[in-house]
Amino acid sequence: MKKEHKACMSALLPVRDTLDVIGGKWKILILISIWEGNKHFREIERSIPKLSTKVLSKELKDMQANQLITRTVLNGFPVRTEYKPTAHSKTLKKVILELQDWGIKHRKQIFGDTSETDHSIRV
Amino acid sequence: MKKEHKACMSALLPVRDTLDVIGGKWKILILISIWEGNKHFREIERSIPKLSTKVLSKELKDMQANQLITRTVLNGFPVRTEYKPTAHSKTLKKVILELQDWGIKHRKQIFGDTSETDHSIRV
DNA sequence: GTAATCAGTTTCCTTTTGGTAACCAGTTAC
DNA sequence: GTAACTGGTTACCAAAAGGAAACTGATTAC
Repeated sequence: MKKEHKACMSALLPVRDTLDVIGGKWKILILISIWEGNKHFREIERSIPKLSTKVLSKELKDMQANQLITRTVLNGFPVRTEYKPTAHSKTLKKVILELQDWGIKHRKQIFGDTSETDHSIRV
Repeated sequence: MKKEHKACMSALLPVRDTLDVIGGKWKILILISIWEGNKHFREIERSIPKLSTKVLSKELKDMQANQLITRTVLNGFPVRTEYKPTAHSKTLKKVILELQDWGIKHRKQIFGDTSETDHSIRV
């Protein structure tokens, strides 16, 4: 009797999509920074230590393409850009909380860590 | 008045942990393959097209370290190894479903895709 | 003029990740 | 003997991601 090897992999396309949108080192950090109210390029950059201009620039473009943020150029003196979170971006909060929950449980599983540090996301 | 730039980043460590565990191109596929009942190295390898021996070997080690699977060597003739999912790994199903849900919504948001393809994960 | 701020882009380099293919050890079947 | 299967490891490359620093262009303040 042959094994079946059911694929089910088509169901994983949306999972991959999501990981592409929020995966990587910086995307969630940048999103949270913007959720917190940081609007301008340099402001966001300075709010996240070790984040380089180049990477921020690229990530912001990705996030714009994914409709997580909007970009508005304000015609002013030292030209300002305004990044704002979209309603669509807010739907990610549930996902992020789920990732956070599992991460906490996982830590306990691996390290038997029972410390009750504050892990809440305040965004 | 100075901006606050609340960090909240410590809350993101568990999120990063989770993304490290399930992120990457192959981890979820391998996990699902094992959930489906594939037990042996070559069996898992063959169940996932384009997956190389080297990468599978590395990913299985990671997943073992993260206690998602167990590895048992059966002393037999063409030496067989058995990989089995742990109870801990099953707790990831909820997370994966959440990622999948958001991915589907995201696709609709971006492409206005209203097709009702079967996206259920049967694992 | 100089210096500084904004919002990035460009160039170069290093690190990480992934892929290909050969190889090893052990056993079975021919 | 050879070939084929098991479960991997090793060496070598290619591509992608990430980081540091210089630079552009516009404007304001001095």
